This record gives sequence, structure tokens and C-alpha cells, in this order.
Amino acid sequence: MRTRYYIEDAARHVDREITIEGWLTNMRSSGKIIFLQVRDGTGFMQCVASKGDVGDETFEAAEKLTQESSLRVTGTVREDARAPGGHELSVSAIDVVQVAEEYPITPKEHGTSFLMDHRHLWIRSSRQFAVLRIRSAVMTAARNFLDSRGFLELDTPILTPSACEGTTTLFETEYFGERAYLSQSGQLYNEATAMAFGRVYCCGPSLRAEKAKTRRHLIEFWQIEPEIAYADLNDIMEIEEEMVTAMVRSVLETRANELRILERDVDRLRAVEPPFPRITYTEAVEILKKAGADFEWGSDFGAEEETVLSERFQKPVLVHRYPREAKPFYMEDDPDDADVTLSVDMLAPEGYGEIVGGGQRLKDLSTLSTRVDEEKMPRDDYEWYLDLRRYGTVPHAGFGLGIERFVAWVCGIRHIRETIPFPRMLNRMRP
RNA sequence: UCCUCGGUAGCUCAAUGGUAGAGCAACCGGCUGUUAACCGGUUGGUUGGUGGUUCGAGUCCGCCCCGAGGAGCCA
Repeated sequence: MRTRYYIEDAARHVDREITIEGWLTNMRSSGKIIFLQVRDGTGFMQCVASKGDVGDETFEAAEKLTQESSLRVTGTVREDARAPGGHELSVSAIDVVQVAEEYPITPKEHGTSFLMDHRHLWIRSSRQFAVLRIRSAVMTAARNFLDSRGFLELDTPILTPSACEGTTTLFETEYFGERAYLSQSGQLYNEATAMAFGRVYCCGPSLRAEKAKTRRHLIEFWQIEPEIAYADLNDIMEIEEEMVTAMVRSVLETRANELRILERDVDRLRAVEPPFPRITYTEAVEILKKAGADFEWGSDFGAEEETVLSERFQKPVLVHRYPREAKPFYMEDDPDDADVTLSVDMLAPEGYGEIVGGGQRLKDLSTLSTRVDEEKMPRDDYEWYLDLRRYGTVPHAGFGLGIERFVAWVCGIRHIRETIPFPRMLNRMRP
């Protein structure tokens, strides 16, 4: 196969003639010199064509180019401080693949609604380029971390006969005449694979039919969910710390340019390393009360409470031992305090809120069996889950890391809708 | 589901109840180092829909549709 050149490698090809294949993002012309801003998915590069060098025919073809026209540009890579990115291509030839029709997204400002309607095109722009390349790096880093620790990636089903967590609204569908639901978490199935393989994780979409309408919620979001046999609450707090640190570090190393595009304050990210502060839910409630919040012990934190708490720390904070009523049925009870569970949430700093939720799972058959009945869950559908407590039950624990919230925090962007290529939101399923 | 705000040119916005405008984009022309380039010109409108008040409605009122921000719930 022929050699392919990519803009991200331009620095390695200084003074050599290469061909880049991409799209025109913007163009400036000064009569006898044209500046073409070209992107190829790996980066952005300025290409300079002067009439004397390329000849009249190529120059006139370049003048007719429109925004987002596709083209192959051949030229010599030069270092030049005047070029955005420090390198530019001194053009010798242009091969126009297509002169694009009038492009709806102009270099000027646009509203969110318009941009979301054109999401399939919006992802071409530099800010989205940066965010989505960071998302990919985040996924890779998470997998690399878990793989290096001996975890097996074992996927869990999307179509399920009943709810994982009774309370949340599920999308309903039909499975050859039977009622079925779209998964909102792989966790229960993870517990089964963990009993078979020890350390496992799944990564996939979670679907929740909640009419959520906030910058922290999507209808369809992705989680990476590890589950570990013979592990307790402290074990997973440690792994969460190490995993989040490894992921942040990897983004700093491999996506420095993207963080620069986003103007992210990387010092805040460099500060992320173990140990993370750990406080109990009860201590968190005291902090909130001292801060003047009107909050009663027992319920889960809302957006405002999470913001107050996370802004008090420079690093992500682990809040553990939530009350029974604030957590799902499968959480293990704290043997030292019957009112709380062996659960833990990680709140990202700078007001980003919960990015990880997890805990130790109920081990005892009769306790779990009672809970299933108390929650009025269809017992037949959970017999397999109870089996895990009949045949060699062990203490085990796991957590789920929300990819979009994590990416939003790392990128320093306000709304998670930009952290996934095609967000599914209330009132918005297209494109 | 609830609360708040909004819908005017392709986009972002302006317009005391009295002739519907600007910048950008597009198109034409100029410019050999531009950085959201710049300069001159041209084109571009069923003011979300519907009913009402009024001599007169983009503007005021009712209903509906759509969107944004936030809440609840959660990752």
C-alpha cells in the first residue's frame, strides 16, 4: 500500500514533499496568494499556494474551492511561526475531489440548537475534534488500565427481561412477543461473569427513559463497569483512584494538543493522583450543613450538593457509606452501621459531580432474597441472580464510570452533550 | 412532569403599536503572509402556527407547536 501522510505527523516531515488528504475548513485569498486551512481528522494545517509556484490553472481551481470541499494537497512541509500549529504546507499541486455545496456551519458563531441539528457536520469543527479525540483516548486508557490488571472484557446484554435497578424508567421493547427492556447497566450480569472469571468489565451504552433535561444527563450514555470477586469496598476505592489517575495521565500525555485547543487548565488535571480524599456520606452531610445547605440525612445528593462538595477539593473525592434508602437493593450493608451501605461515589472536582458510582454487593442469599421481594421485583427473572449467592458466594464489589461525565470534566466543558458523537437527549433523537 | 426564558434573512441578532434592519455566509470585483483576514458592490423575509384586540401587530392577549436553561432522578 502507498505511504499515507497525516497532519499529526507533519513535524516529522519538515522539508519533505508529502500529500495530505482532507477537507477545507477555511480559506483566505490575497489575489496572488491563497491560504488554505485543511483538516484531515488528525489535525489542522495551513497550506499556502502562491500563483507563481503552482501555476494559473491550479491557482484558479483553488480560488473556486468552498468550505468543506474535499481535496488532496501536495507540497513541502515548512516550519513557520506564522502558521497555526507551527508548520505549513508550501503547495505544489491540488487535487480537488469535490467542490462542496454551501456549508451550513460558517466560521462565525452559532446557537446550540442549530449546531445540534447539524451534529453530523458539527463534529468536523475544531472544538468537537478535540473533545471527541479525548473521548477516544479516555476509552483506550480505561481499557488499557483494566487489561493490564488482568481484567477480562466480557460484554453484557442490551436486551433484558427486567430492570437492573427497579426505580429507574426503562425503555420498553418487544422480544418476539414478549416484553423486554433496554439495559440501563451491565452490572448484574457482570456479577455473574466475575464469579466465573474473577476480574471482569463491560463497556457499553446505558439507556434510561427518564425525562432528564440537564447538562449532566443523556438518555443514552456509556459506562465502563468493572466487577471484582473477593473484593471489598476499600479494594474498589483503591482501584477507582488508580484507574482515574491513569486515565487522566494518559489524556495529558496523548492529547496535549486537544487540551490546548480547549484551553483546559492542565494544572488542575496534573494534580490528580492518589490518594484521593475520602469522606463518609455522614461527614459530607455535615459539610453541607456547615455551608448553610438545607439538607437532611438520608436522601441522595442533588446537583447543587455535589457541586458544593466537589468544589471543596482539588482532586476527585470519594464519598462512601450512603444510606440504605439512597442506594439500590444489591448494595451490601455496613456491618458496623445498619443504616448505611458499603457504597461509594466519586465526585469530580470543579463542580463536575458524580463520575463514578459503585460499592460492595450483597453476598448473603436470604438477605438478597428478602430485598428482591421488598422491592416487588419479578422473582422469576432474578432467580439466576440469586443463584450467584447459592453456588459459592463471595464478597465482591464493582463500579461504573460514566464516560461522558468523565470526558466533560477532563475537557473542562460544561455540557456532556458534546462528549459523545451523537447524543440522545430529551426532545432530540436526530441526527 | 414542573419552573424560567426564547422563536424575525442560510446563521447570530436588532427594530416606543406606525415603511422589517445590521454583521456574517452566498454571489461579483480588488489585494503576494492571511490568522473568525480586509475593502467595495449585489442578492436574500408568509417575523413558528392559529385565533383575537386595534385605524394599524414582529411588538399586546388566548391557545398550540418547537427549542434552550434549570429542577427532580441519576452516571
